[in-house]
Amino acid sequence: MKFGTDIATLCRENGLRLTRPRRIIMKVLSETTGHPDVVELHRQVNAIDPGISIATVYRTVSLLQDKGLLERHTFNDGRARYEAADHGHHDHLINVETGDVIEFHSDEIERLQEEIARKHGYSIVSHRLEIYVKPLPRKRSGRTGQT
Amino acid sequence: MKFGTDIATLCRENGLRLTRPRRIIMKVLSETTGHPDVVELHRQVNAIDPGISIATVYRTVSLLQDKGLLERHTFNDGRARYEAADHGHHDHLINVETGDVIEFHSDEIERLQEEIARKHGYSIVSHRLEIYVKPLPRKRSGRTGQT
DNA sequence: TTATCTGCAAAAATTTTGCACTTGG
DNA sequence: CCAAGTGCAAAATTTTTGCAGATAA
Repeated sequence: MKFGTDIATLCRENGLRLTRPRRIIMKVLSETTGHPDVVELHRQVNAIDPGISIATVYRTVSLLQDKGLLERHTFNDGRARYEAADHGHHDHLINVETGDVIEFHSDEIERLQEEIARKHGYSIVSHRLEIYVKPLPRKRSGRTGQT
Repeated sequence: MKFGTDIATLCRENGLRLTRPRRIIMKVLSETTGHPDVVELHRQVNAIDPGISIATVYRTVSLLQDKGLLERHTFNDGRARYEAADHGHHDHLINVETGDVIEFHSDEIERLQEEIARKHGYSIVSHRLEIYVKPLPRKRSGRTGQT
């Protein structure tokens, strides 16, 4: 479960009605490990209840983002992608060959960021670090020429 | 001038015809200090030649990006923003109150990124670091309460 | 009951594309 | 000349919104 509390409590705490669409959308969000875009989210939600419209999905993710329960990412593909926002801050390694997203965290980088912001006369509101990577070529002891 | 060479040479080297729309679009790109989106770019281009269509601007920025002459950014506002791509790698500090973008560079952070990627079995293709900031409150010696 | 929420469909915003005409080399 | 490039308008994509009906509290 990625949200801090259960869905009913989350809604109550945020003054939101616990509706069927919301329950399903939040359930899908809380169970996914990825960073789905709205179309993907809608597809998964519709697999549970085909009656839920994509407009509701858009409205729900905006709402959850406003309440600070969801993070919105825009990787370089343009579409907005979402992720439940409780499990501590992290950054992303993105495998450009497969599109896989790996989460990581570096206190040392965070510290350097603070330092840079301060030097420029700012304090950090948030940040985002994405490292686009490809697999390292596998090292072998013997000699084989091929790539 | 942000492109490494003059526009005519750039086109020749990349097998592109030096057309009037391209000359103007590249001129605007080379002279701007910001990170304009396509609509903004089109507005500036049209101030010079109102006949240039936004379709041409879209086609030109894609083309320049494919040739590696332009970088495409997507900050958290969704739209694609562009920047001429010669003046060395840098990251962005973004003032959330004004939208201003400040460029910076940290060898130390870059080194840590390499290290992280390597530990995960990857090599870096590219990366992107954006720090969203707000101005530090100004310290004063005397006492004045107001914000 | 009633303010909130939803579905639908239309609209808005952004980006791509087909096609006939223009133009750089 | 003619392949490459352009303008235009239509289409595709993504996101937002007005409104009438549904529903949680």
